[in-house]
Parts: sequence; structure tokens; C-alpha cells
Amino acid sequence: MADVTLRDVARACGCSVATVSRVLAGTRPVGAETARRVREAAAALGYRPNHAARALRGRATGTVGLVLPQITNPFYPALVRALTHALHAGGRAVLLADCDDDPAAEARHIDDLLSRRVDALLVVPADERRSREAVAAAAARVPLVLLDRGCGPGVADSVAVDNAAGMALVLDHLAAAGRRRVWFVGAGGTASAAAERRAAFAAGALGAEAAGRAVLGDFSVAWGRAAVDRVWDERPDALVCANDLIAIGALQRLQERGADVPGDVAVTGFDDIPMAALSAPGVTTVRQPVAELAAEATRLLARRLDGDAARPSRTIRLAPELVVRGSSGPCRARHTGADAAP
Amino acid sequence: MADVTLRDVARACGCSVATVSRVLAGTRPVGAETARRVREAAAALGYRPNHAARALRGRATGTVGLVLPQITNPFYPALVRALTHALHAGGRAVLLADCDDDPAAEARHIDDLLSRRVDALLVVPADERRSREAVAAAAARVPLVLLDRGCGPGVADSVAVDNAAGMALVLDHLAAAGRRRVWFVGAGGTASAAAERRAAFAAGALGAEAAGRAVLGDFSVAWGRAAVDRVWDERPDALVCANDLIAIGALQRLQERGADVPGDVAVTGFDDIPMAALSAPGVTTVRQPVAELAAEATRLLARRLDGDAARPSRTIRLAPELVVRGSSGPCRARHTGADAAP
DNA sequence: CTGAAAGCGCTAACAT
DNA sequence: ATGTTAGCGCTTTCAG
Repeated sequence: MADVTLRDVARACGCSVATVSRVLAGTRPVGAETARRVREAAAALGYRPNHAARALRGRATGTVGLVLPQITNPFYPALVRALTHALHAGGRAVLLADCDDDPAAEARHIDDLLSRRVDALLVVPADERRSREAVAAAAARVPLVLLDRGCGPGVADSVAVDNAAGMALVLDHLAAAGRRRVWFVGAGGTASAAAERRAAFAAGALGAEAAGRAVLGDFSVAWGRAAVDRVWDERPDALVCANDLIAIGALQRLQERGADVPGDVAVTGFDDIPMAALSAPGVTTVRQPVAELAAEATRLLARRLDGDAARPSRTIRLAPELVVRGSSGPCRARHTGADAAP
Repeated sequence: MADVTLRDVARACGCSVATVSRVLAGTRPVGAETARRVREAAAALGYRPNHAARALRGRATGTVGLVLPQITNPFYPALVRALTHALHAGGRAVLLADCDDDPAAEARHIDDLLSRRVDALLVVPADERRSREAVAAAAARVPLVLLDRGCGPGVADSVAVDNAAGMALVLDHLAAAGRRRVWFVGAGGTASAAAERRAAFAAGALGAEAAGRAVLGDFSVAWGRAAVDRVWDERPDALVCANDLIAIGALQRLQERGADVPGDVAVTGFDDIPMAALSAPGVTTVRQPVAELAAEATRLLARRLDGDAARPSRTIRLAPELVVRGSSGPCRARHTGADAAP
């Protein structure tokens, strides 16, 4: 069961290691007959190239690092799936690291991945500001693409959903449905998705004073629940949540307090995680184009990998899609209060 | 920005590469003063060991392959998180592969990971039977631990939840609550979790004819919904589902058809995915001990890696925990029919 | 078109 | 305690 090397194959088919290497890598023209013999011998012996040796000799490891802030955030599994499939299709392997939303852990992981000589890095930064240093340093050494969240301007190539456009879709939808007391339930902090979504709400909010109708917490179900208690007395007729987890928490708590959703209050989310379709009513949300996100990210990587590395960084924003579900259905007569009968 | 090698460090501090290597790897005693100088120079130059070279020279890559059937199954993110954290803590990196439930893709990924010289493999096999060949072949080459699902007896070390014990917990709970017309909504196929759970239901079902009260589909929300329509006319007072996704689908469909859960019908799941806590009512389920699963798996790996590789394979079964939520609350008077008033 | 040979960066004998 | 040296398996000049 000892490993079969190029030398073994060369010996078996009576030619040199160089020839075998050339046949198997397809680097240079080789005699047709020789090539056949080599391939046969390699197959017979069960030859498997040693990636470590290849990596040492050449420059590439055929490996890409994927750094996530929190794999348990239900938005990421679909993204991971799309990315790994795209990368595997290109013959690369994926080294995965999860940071638990901790920029220090993120920096350590990036460091470790670099010392493992990944050909490139895909990073969903934990924090727009505090991730910047490690990301910028890494981007100077290998092609690096930021995904889903940014990290300051010009740091690296980046591909993300257009958060502003997504919020605009939501606000238009609610306005068209006659919702007037719209509150934003957002996330604080400096993760770029959080910041962009709350800025977009403020910018797009209906009327001047509406921009002030915002409460901030984090991207969690628990915060969604708490936020309902915070805004309850304001009698909102719509809660625009910064992601689906918040929306699901808000929906639950509203129902516990006896509000009719969507009759009294509409609720919207962002991301379109699987759970969003499964609550009752389903959560109206903004779908992130996960497949396109992954495709664009791998395209950017490929461009860096076999193009000039020095090109200025490029930012790609993908258009999101509004997914209308029950949670933003028709509202009933206004000013009836949350606990009134229909 | 060129890479700093051992030679550079050696030159900078006036000693040999061997000494530097010894200091940095801590393999052999080195003079305290020299060691200090070496470490200083390494830090000053920003030396980073080249894992490819290390892997080529020694035998280990410090890398473990993790092969999953479907990362988008909401049970896995928590498992991936626990595993990657445990492995990173041990200085290893994790190569991730997702198979889309396809044993052929699984075999290809295992093959690729082996040729990348992973030190070990963690595999959640896609199928008990059709994964066996690739898994057995891989287990002959590197330490391999099966997770969450088995792959036939004696193929490799394995750690999983005790599915039979979990089902027993559920059945006891329902019996104690007075449920008598209990149906099993399971998954067909040969994935071992599916097979074990349906066998456990049949074995533990209350009464002889109860064992026949089972319908089989797959591990999905859609199947849970469809299953309700299949068993509706039997007027079950409890649906024991083979996992939480099925349970959530069943719960939804029951409510759509006007059944009261848990008044008319109790619903239970398995796994305790995040969603299970978020439906209304919450889904009573069997919690998989994810942290322990990951801990045991890494312990088994460690044992193989620095122990004798030839030891007979060992199977570890972890006790699950029943999590009681609203979906299995008190039932009301029996034989009233699903649409009767309280 | 093919072979011989020089390393990639590192570790582990083997010397000193 | 430290230095010297021989490769790990592969790709890639450089000769032939």
C-alpha cells in the first residue's frame, strides 16, 4: 500500500520520470505511443500525484481558503455549497475556517491558511473595520475575494448583494401596500451588511421622520423578539428587519402578543434563508443570489490567478430579488390598533 | 514580499538551517541563547514555515478531510463548527467536501483528498451501502472516522448518536402522554440514520400492529407535508418523524388542514436543528449531542494518528436527549376527530 | 521528442 | 549543542 511515485511508473514503462511527468501533466508534446504506455502503467500501478511535492516544486497548491464568520448562520451553508462545488469543478480543494465572529480568530486563520500556501482566499469578513488589517495583508500576498460583506474601499476584490437595492425593493413593496408606520429592526456594529442595510433604510424611508424609526441589536432571533417589545407602543404597521433571523423572532413575538401578521403588522427579512419559507406566515424577504455570488467570486479569483495580480481591485454588486410571502400580505383598516377585531 | 525560508533565517542569525529548524520545531535541545537569536530573527523576517515542504519531507500534512453528504442539511453546520474548532485547536486544517448526497461524488472527493495526503478523514457517508467501497478503501490508507451515520460493520471507527435510544425516548414520552395512534413518518433508503430510526420505531412501537404504522419518504420538509395527506384518514394522534425537517413539514400541513397541534396530533422530530425551536408550537425532538460527537470523533482520530493504526475498529454510540416542546403537549379528549371543537 | 539533473523548503540522520 | 548532508516527489531547464 506504499505510495506509487513517478519513478515507479517510469520504471514500469521504461522511460524517464521527466517523460512521465510530461504525459501526466500534459505540459509538452510527447510521442503518442510513449504516452499510451505511460498512461497504462500509471493506471495499472494506481499512481496518484503527490500534491505536496507538486506544491513545493511549482508555485500552486491547488487549494483555496474559505474563511467564514459563523458557519452556523443559516445563510452560509448554501453559499459554502455553491463555492465548494465551483472550486472543486476547477480542480481545487477548499480549506475551511470558521471564526466565531471574532476578528482575532479570523486573523489567525488567515495567517495559517497563508502559511499553508493557499492559492487564494475567499473571505466573508467578520467586521468591516477590525478585519481590515488582516485582510489587506493577506490580499497583498495572494488573490483574495471578499464575499457578502465588504472591508473598506479598495482593500480587495469584492462581490456582494446590493443591500441598498434590496432595502429599496422592500420599502417600495410596503409603501405600495399602504404601510405608513414602518420601523427598521436592524443590527448595530460595523459588519458591512448591517451598516449598509440600515443606511439604505434611512435613505429610502418614507418621509423625513421615518428615517428615525429604527432600533438596533444584532442578527439574531432573540433580538427580533426583544425589538418587538421595544417598538410595540409605537404601533408600527410594518417591521423591516435587517435579516431573516430577526424577522422570524419579531414574527413570533408579535403573534405571542396577539398581533395579526400581516393584518396589523407586516414583517420583512433579508437573505431568504430556508427558515424564512417555513414560518407561518412565510417571511417576505430579499433573496440573495447565492449561485451568482459564488460564480462571480470564482470568476474574480480565476482572473487574478491567471491574470495580472496587480490590477486595481473591483467591486461587484449583484441585484437581489424580492420574495413576497404571507408576512407582508394585505393590511386591514389602519389605526385600529394591534388588538382590534377585523 | 518573497517568501522567507529557513535559510534566510539561518543567514540572518548566523547559524545553520538545521539549528533553526530544531528551534522552531522544538525537536531537539538547543542552546538557550541561540534559540533566542533564532526566534528573534524569524520574527523580524516574518518567517512562515512552508507546509508543503514539511509535508513532502515528513509524512504528515497537518490536514484532515471532512466529507459531508449535504452541507445544506441544517444539522451539519453545528457539527462542522464543532469539528473545525477541535481540529484547528490541534493545529490541523480542514479540507471540506460536499457530495450532494451522491455516493459517486463522495468517492471522487475521498480520492482527491487522499491524493492531497490528508492525515485523516472524517466522513458522514451518503449511503450505508453505496458509500462502503470508497470508505473501506480510504480507511485502509489513512485513519478514518465515520460520523453520524454508519457504513456497515467493521469498516472503520465510527461515532454516532444512539438512534434506537432516541426513538425509545420519543415513544415513551408519547405513551406517557396517552397517545395511542402513533404513526412513523420516516425516510426510506439505506442511509444508516434512516434505517436505524425506522427499525427502532418498529421495535419500540406500542403494540404489534403499531409497527406497521409507518410511511416512508425522504428527509425533507416536502415529504413531511405529503406524509400528512397520506396518513390523514387514519386519524393518528401522534406523528413520530425521522428528523426535524419532516416534522416541520408535517406540522405545517396539519395546521393547514385545521388540526390542532398538539391537541389533536402530537408531532416529534429528531436532531434538534435550530428551526425546531422556532416553529409554533416548537417541535419536540431528540437532540444530537453535537459537541460530544465532535469531541469523540477527534479523540478517535488522535488515537489512530499517534497510536497503532491496526487496532480493530471501534463504534461509539452517544446517548441523545429528549427536548420537549409544544408540539407534543397535552392531548385533548380522544376520538373527537381532528376538526372537532375543544 | 526524450533523458539527465537541479533543486523547491524542510527534517533527520550522521558527523563534529 | 551545532553543522553538514541527503533526500521527500515533482517540474523544468538544459542537453542530446
